[in-house]
Amino acid sequence: MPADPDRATGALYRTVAADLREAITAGRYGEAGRLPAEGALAERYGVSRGTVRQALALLRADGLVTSRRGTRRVVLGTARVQSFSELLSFTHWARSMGEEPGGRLESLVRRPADATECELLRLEPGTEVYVTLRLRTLSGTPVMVERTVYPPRVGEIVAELPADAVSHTEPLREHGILFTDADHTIDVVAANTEDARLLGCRRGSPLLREKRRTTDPTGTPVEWSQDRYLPGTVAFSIHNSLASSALSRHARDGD
Amino acid sequence: MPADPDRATGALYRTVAADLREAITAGRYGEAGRLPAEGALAERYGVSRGTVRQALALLRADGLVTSRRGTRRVVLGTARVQSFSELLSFTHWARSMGEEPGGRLESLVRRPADATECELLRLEPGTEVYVTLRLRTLSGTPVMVERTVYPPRVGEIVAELPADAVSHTEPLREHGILFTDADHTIDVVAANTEDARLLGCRRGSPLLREKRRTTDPTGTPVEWSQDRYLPGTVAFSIHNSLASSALSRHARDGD
DNA sequence: CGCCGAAAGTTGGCTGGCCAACTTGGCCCG
DNA sequence: CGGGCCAAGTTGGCCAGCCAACTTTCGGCG
Repeated sequence: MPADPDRATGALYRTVAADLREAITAGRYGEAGRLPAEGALAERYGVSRGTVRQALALLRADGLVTSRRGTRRVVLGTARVQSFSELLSFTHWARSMGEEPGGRLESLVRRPADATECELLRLEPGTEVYVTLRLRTLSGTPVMVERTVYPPRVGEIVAELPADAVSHTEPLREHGILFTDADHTIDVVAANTEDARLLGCRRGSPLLREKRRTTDPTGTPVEWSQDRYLPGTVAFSIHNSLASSALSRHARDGD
Repeated sequence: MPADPDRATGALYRTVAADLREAITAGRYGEAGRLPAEGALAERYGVSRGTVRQALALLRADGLVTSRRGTRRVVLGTARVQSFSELLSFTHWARSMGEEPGGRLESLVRRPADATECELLRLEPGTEVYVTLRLRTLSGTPVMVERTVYPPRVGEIVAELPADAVSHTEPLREHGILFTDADHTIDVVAANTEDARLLGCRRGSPLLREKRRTTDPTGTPVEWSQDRYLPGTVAFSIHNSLASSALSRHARDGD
């Protein structure tokens, strides 16, 4: 597990970004302080100004610094930045918080995909999919119910995993299934009978629902999941800006 | 209201991005189709490859296209993209959906900021803040309760607005208060007595809560707001990717 | 002393070019 | 006919430079 996602590749601009991020988080430029000019940073790191700008674009997107023409960049916050995989994988996320993640497979069935599943996973009508139902725990206490639909190529691998496997995404990655893009939708839903039984809450009590569709680098969907969290266990947090926004709000249009 | 946020500035790369976005949304490259090579696009638009890459980076961040070294970009989805202001402003958002937004000011008080407000708005202890409570409606039906804390500079302007003003952000912009960055946190909360009365639901029934802190280009906080939505009226949707992530999930740490 | 304008400093935007890393498809050979 | 190798195509990354737009500062002038 790389300590710093920015340093994952050998790219220069990621190294610079990682260094600046570390400096900002350590408060070395102060809250609401000013960053050195791009040119100065370029000289310090021995790279071109373009490379520095690439690095700063990363920090900008994470909401660590502002950017305005005419004046130096201002430090916005000493942000908690989390990697893509921490968002995608319950296991990664839990571990990054120092909690002990757990997972119990309640059921795994193979059945023909319905219409919406075919649409979302981009499959031919009638293709068989693998559907898992898992109860996820943090340090032993149940916090989330996860219902995931996998296309055959992925499902075949999942089906081979032991029932008490904590992480599914890690073994999948080792089998060459890559997760690179995800669309998330967050809303509130009432617990059904099954949710209530697994999570130990009352039927109809509110749950925070995250719907997620994940694709690999070729754009092929690899996962379609509905996670339902007990209230008070998680919150989702987003930064967006005029410069680059990744979030949208929209009307609910019935599952 | 600009039809396309990408064309807001006269920047070339935004124009290119807007054109490509339009083409993708119109399905001109097909679902899961391939985009022309960067070089080809550069020639078509008469710009350098660097500019095309800037444009494609925008689409990449929105999850419209993938990008992988060695092969052409693949169209991921025909995404519903929303601008920063649609996320920030209930009014903009509602109008973009063709709904009629409404707002009724329930109360506006001026009082000393408490400790957390000072922290969040970066104010000296004891500074007076303006606190508004508004009921927001879509086509007449209540959907959201909005509690916003403004620092003096901003609150003074808000206090002058008529009680039935639909939008607050628009007049603020005209007074030179700019919104450029926002941090959002989304979770579930139970309706208190006031929420229940305003929204017409039962006390204790679940609401989708969005906490938001907005800053201007200098990094100065201009707004701190808690919005509570009736379930079923909104969902939040996010795209993130290995290439650039803007979302994080974290444990709830009690208001 | 205060206001205004000029100059310096800084970021946004764009160009053109170069090489490396990677994917794909086709060709050649066994 | 199949497998492996090679070349072409494509994106990632980096550089050096230029100008425009904007902010801030500072000095001169009223």
